[in-house]
Amino acid sequence: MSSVLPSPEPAGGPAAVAPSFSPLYQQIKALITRSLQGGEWKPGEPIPSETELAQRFKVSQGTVRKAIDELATENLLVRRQGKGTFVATHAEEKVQFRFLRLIPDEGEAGNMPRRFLDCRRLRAPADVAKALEIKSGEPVVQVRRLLYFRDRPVVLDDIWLVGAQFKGLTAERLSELRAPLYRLFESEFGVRMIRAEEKIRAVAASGASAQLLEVPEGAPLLSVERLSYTYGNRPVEWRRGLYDTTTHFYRNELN
Amino acid sequence: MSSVLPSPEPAGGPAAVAPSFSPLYQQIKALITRSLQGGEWKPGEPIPSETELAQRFKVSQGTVRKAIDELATENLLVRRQGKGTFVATHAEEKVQFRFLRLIPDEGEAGNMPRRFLDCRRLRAPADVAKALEIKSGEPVVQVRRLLYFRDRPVVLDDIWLVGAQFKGLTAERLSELRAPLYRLFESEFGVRMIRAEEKIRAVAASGASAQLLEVPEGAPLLSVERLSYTYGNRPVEWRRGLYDTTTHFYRNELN
DNA sequence: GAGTGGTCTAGACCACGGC
DNA sequence: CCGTGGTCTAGACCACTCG
Repeated sequence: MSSVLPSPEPAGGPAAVAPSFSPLYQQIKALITRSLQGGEWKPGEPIPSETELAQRFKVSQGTVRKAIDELATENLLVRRQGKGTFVATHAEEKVQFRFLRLIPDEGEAGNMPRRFLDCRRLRAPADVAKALEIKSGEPVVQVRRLLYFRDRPVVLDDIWLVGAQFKGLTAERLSELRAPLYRLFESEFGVRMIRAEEKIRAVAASGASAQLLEVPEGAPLLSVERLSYTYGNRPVEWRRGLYDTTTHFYRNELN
Repeated sequence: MSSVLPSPEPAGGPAAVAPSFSPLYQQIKALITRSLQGGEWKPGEPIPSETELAQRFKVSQGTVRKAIDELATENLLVRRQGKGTFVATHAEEKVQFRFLRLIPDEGEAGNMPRRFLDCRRLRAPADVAKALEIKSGEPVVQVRRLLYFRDRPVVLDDIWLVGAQFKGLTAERLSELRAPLYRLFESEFGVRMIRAEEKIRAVAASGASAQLLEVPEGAPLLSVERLSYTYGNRPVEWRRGLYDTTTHFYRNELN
């Protein structure tokens, strides 16, 4: 009942006013998050049962439950009745394309074949550095690729990754890759994408983009800038996608 | 404990396989939803306290609580500690523009002045009828309007409403309107928008749209088709917005 | 059958808002 | 001060999964 636990601050960064009071389950939530971040339980693995965690943290099972509830709605954990609670992973069919909202007008939203254009290590330009919250000039990895639908290019992605976290990422590594990118990031580099923010605009296809996407110059394209965050609200990927929306649309739900 | 309550189905439409078991709190949730739908409690008003509802439904307070929790996360109810639980309403500054995701590159996302172009009653074209799940030819109301930012047109909206639910909606009524549209819909027609789905594309400005938005013909515009639902998952509004995204962007969060 | 998460209860106490 | 929602507990039972 008393606050035996460290870090009385609730998750989500420093608030405008210190809350001066933090519910127990928020503290538990922070502790579990820390274990996830520290890799005590790996993606796909089960975490200890609710009763076990309750004993470890010296709180009731209901309190642990509420903490896990929130982490589950934030997609950090996945509950499976009768089996246990598991660390969320990109290595699952169902959540494979959690962040790709592009749907074809006709047909299924299945896997899209892809072609990598380049993969280079370089120093971060000012705008990229600012988005990724690193210093201008620090190392980054740039990846460019195309996604196809029925043999037609539909998406041109320009991806920038924080260099420090993606040491061994090379063009060779990508060319032999069959899994989704985020799966690779998770399994090879221990970087799990938690959430993302997107800024969407309509733009006119420039010469290079038009050629790659096989559309006339000046054709309207959807520009989707995405900033992806990992544990601890740290941005690790900034990408800009150009979508040809003549046969696809971007789907969004408002609640 | 025993299922004294009617309608054992959980909310959310017919499932692929009948659940054959419905938690009590889901049944309570359905009952509360029905009261909301039936207008027992009006938008902005408080609903009975948790203990009171617990007595009425002959369940424990915790069970009512869980039902209300879900309705609150679905934005049907709003909890206010120390005061009570209230029916959500569009008549609040904070939730005023819940569905408008357009953000200016610079400056605040404040209110956008607007100008109504027309408001007509007519028979639903096939595509509109299909989206609104009514018969082709049934009455609908069409509203067209412009939204401005710093004296420049930014959004051109083409709105279609199910005629049966918006009987007294006229151009005069709109011209003297100062509140947001959804506020009017709620207070005058008893239609509250609960959730919406959007399909987003990049399109080229056609002659008429280009003129109204004061952009060159062929300029890239964001096309945002929105289908809005009210209680019971019934679609009541279909709109198509054309956004000029040279000084604004569409913001989205992925979780 | 044993172990997991899921539901439900009853009761205690805390934080907040308003009279 | 009281009534509201918010937290926490302890214990019971149910539904699901797997050996």
